Amino acid sequence: MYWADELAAAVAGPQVVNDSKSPSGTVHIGSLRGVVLHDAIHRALLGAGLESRFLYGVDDMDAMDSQALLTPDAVERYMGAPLSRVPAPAGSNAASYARHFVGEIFFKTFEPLGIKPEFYWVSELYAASRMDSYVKLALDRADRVRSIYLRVSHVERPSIWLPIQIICENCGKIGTTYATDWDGSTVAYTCKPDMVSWAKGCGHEGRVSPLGGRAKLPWNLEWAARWGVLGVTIEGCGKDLATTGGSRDRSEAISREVFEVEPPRNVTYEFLNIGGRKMSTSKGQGVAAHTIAEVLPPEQLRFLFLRPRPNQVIDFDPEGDTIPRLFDEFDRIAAATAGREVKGELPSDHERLFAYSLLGPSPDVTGAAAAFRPAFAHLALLLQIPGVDIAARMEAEKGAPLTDMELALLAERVASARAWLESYAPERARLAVRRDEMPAEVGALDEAQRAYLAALAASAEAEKPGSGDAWQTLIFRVASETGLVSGRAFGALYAAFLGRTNGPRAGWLLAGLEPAFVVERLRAAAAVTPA
RNA sequence: GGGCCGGUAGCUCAAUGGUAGAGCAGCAGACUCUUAAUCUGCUUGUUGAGGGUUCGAGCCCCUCCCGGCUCACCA
Repeated sequence: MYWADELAAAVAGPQVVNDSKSPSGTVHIGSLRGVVLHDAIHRALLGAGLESRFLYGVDDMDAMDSQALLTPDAVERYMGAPLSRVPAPAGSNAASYARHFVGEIFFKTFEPLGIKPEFYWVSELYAASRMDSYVKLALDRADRVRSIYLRVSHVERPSIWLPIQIICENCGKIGTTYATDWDGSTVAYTCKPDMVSWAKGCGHEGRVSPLGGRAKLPWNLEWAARWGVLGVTIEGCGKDLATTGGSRDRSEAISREVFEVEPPRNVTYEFLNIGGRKMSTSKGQGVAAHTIAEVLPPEQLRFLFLRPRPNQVIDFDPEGDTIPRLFDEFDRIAAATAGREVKGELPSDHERLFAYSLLGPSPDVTGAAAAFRPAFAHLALLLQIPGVDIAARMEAEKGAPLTDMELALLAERVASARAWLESYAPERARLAVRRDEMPAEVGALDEAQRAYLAALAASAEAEKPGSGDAWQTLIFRVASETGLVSGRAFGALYAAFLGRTNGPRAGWLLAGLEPAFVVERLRAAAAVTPA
C-alpha cells in the first residue's frame, strides 16, 4: 500500500495536519518536500473518508537572524527583532518582512503545485491570546521544562532561566532578552547587549506581562503549544529535528509532561541532496525553489518527492539525464495507471502515487493517465530543429488530434524542455551546427560516404529542395542511386554538419540552413582526405 | 559519540517475505521517409560480509565493514 494511504488507514476520527516554516533563510527546492508530503497525507485522509484540515504556519515571531537579508542600515535596528515587525524590503507593499518573503516567494510555489493549506501566522496566535494558557503553564512549570531539557537533551539551564522570550519594550528586539522571576502575572527581563553574537540588545530592564503577544515561547515549547492550540494530530518533520534527543523529542516530552497534550503522529522525512551532496545556499549548491520549478512542471515536481518513501534520501542532480528520466518514469507510471503494459518493476500501488502527483484536490486520474505525453528528450531535440511544427508532429505520433488537456501538457513540456536546454541539459543533448569549421569526425567517413555527399550536393544544387520533406526525399533517393545504405548516408550528413554520428531528422535540419552553405559544406566534406 | 538513509548488472536505479529486472552502455541484426525514433535478439549478478528466523530472505532480526547526511549551541 502507498505510504500515505497506510498512514490514513492507521488513524481514526477527524484529523488536523500541520506544517510550518520559518521565513528567515533562503527557500530552496528541498523545503518543498515537507509541503508536498503533508499535502499527500491530507489527501490520503480525505480519500479514506476522514475529516481533515491542512494547516500551514508561518513562524513570524522568530527573531530575524540573517544579516544577508537586510539592507546594511537596517541591520543595527532589526537584527533580533521578531520577523513580524521587520518591515518588508523596499519596493514591496507587504506588511512585514515575513509576509513579503513568505507571501511573495514561498507561497507562490504552493499554488502551482495545487497545494492550498489554511495559512496562519504564529504572531497572530500570540496577539489573539490563544497561546496564553500555554505560556502560563510553561512559566508555572519552568522546573519541569528545565528537567526535560536536562533529561532528554542533556542541556542544563540555570535555575533562574525561564522558558519565555520577551519583546523588549524599548528596542523591540526579541532575540536579546533574558527573563527571570515569574510572579504569576509578570516577568522581569533584561535586554542584553551581549546575549547573542548576531544582534545587540539595548540594555533596557523592565517587568511585563508575557501574555497577549508581548512574548513568545522558545522554539520547542512553541511547537508543543501549537499542537495543543490547533489540535494537531499529524505533523511530519525533517530528520534534522527528529534525531534522538533532538527537537522533536524535547517538544514531545514538553507536550506530554508540561502541557499534558498527546503529541501528533510524526512522519520523519529525509532531505533532498544535490548530486550526492547536501544543499547549501552558501556554497552555491542550493537550487532555489522557483528555479527548479521552471524546469520541472508541478506534477513532475510532486512526483519527485512522492515516489520515494519519506525516510529515503532523494538525490537530485539536475545535470545529466536526471530530468529527462524523471519525465520518462512519470510517463511510465501514467501508462501503467492507464492499464497499458510497461516494462520493469512498478512501485506498490503505483496508481495512488500517480494520483497524488496530479494537482489536487480531486484530479481526473483516468483522463490524466490516458493522456498522450510526448517523450521529453525527443521534444527537446525537436525544439532545436528549425521550422518544426511541434503540435503537428505530436499529433502524427499520437495518430489522432490532441485533446485540450494534451495540448496544455504539450505546451507545459515545451516550456520545460526549453528551460532545460538553457540550464541543465548536457552538451550531448544540445545540437549545434558547426558553421565555422569542418568537424574532425568527417575524416572517419569512407569513400562511399564521401561520394554520397558529393552526389547529394550536385542534386541539391540542381533541384533546390525547399522543404524538410523535399530534402528528406532527396536524401533517401540519392542514397539509393549511389547504392549506400540509408543509415550510412545519414551518418555522413551528421558528421558533416554536427560532428556526431547521429542526430535529428536530417531533411528538416538541412532545410533550416541556407542552401548555399549546405551545398558548400557537402562539397567540402566530400573532398576531405580520410584520416 | 547518537540518529537516519544507502551499498543490487559496466553506470544510474527498481523490486515493502514468493521465479532478482528496467533504462543507459555494449554486442548482433532489421528499416526507401519517426534516424538521439522504432523493432528483434544476445550478454552481464557471491543483492557489502557473516550469522539467525522462515517452506521460502535483496527485503525481517543480530553483529560487523564501507559511504552519505544529520544532531549534540539557537530556532
